Amino acid sequence: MAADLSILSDSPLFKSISAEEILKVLERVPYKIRKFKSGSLIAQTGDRLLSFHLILSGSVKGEMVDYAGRIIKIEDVHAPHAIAAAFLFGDRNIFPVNVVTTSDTRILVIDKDDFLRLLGNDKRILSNFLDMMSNRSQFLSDKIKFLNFKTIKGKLAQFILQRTTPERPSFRLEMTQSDLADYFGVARPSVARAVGELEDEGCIEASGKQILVTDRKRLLQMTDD
Amino acid sequence: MAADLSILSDSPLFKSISAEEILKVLERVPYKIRKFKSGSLIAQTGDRLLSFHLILSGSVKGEMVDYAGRIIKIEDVHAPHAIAAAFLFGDRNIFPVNVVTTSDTRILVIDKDDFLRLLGNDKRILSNFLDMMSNRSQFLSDKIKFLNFKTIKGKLAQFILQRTTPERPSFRLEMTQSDLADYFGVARPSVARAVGELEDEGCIEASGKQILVTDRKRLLQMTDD
DNA sequence: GGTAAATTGTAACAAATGTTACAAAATCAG
DNA sequence: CTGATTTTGTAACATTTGTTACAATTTACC
Repeated sequence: MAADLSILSDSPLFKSISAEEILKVLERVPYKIRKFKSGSLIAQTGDRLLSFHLILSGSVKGEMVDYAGRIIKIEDVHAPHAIAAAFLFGDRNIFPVNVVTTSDTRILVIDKDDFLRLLGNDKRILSNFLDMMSNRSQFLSDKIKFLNFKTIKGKLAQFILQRTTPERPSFRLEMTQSDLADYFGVARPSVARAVGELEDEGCIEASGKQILVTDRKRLLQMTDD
Repeated sequence: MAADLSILSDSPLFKSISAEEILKVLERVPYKIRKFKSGSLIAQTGDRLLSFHLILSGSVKGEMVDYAGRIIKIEDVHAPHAIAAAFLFGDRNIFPVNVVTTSDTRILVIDKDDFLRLLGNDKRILSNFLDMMSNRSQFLSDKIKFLNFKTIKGKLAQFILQRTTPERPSFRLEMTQSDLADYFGVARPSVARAVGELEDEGCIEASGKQILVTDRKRLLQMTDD
């Protein structure tokens, strides 16, 4: 049976590899496709992670359960991206979160050893996978840099500076203030307050989700404190 | 010339590979060895990163310069570990920090393409490198979890819990409160205050740098808030 | 276009942390 | 041992952020 694997062309793992080639590669590697209804628990925190998982269709979320039993959403992953790829290798091969499907979902599963063989056999896939891992690390590093800024205004200023240049001083915020608050690890009204203060001080002008930097120098000064 | 490469047996990249085999592998891969005096600037933030770097002897530190021109030490790397391996791949191949030697240092350098070939040719080295990248991500994830604890008491509780078990409830703090404050990214007197409060509440007993956990359950409860 | 839902702005107040300062205690160097 | 230096405990007060609540605004959907 020829399951629908066409989406793999859009996956970072198979970047710049044609659909036919992908199929040819997969013929030489044992894999399974697992199907889940929306809302299924795919894996729990602490489960052994022994296979590479890639979402073919649908989406999942990662959740943590804290000591008080509260559930905290960590992140969403959509097709055609991989799940917990950073935990397949290394010294701690366990799911760091509960994984729950948020829609009907099909997942491509390749055992770790087979996956390693796949990487060894195809330079492009290897290179793509290394890129994925690196990007993940870089993302996490950036996040840490943010969390280390002391004030919310500092975090916000840094965030805005990264998305603009003196030549293109305007950008569109593609997330809600609530998302931004989660990203910064602060409360949502505090973000709104910080935005308001940056406006009052004449550093930016915000209309809806469009943000215009009007005093880049002052913004820069806020990133240390 | 036979440079001293024996230390490579201890490197995570060549884990469980014999010294002779390592030499054999390196014969098939172009590499260079660069030597630096203590205190040399090896790379600056933003420099293109196009080669794999591994410290053969000596040590380096990564430094950031903030807007005010202050220098902040980010981390130390010693032989036989790799430098900025997570930034060799991915979409941003630049040094994230200034790299400065902290002692006389020799560094093994392999161009990215050659390094990729090396990974493709040897399953064990590939697996080791993936482990290194994964461990890095896992380390960063943990650090983020740490920084996300809202209260200083929460961070401190987590810190203490990580260093004790129900069986060995006591440990010696090998750093000053000032170091701890830097690690948490908070002010020094705030750490002192948090320690005092944990004592008052009967969770721990601190005498000098020796810390004894007396109510592990309560400590656990503090790690959420 | 109109209604429901999500997002944003704002305020009052509580809680946590920072800042500064100083004295007590511990550690170090000779 | 002793004086100097570092580290720690503590306090008063300022600042920042969180919490809660609600209204205004925007967005999504029918």
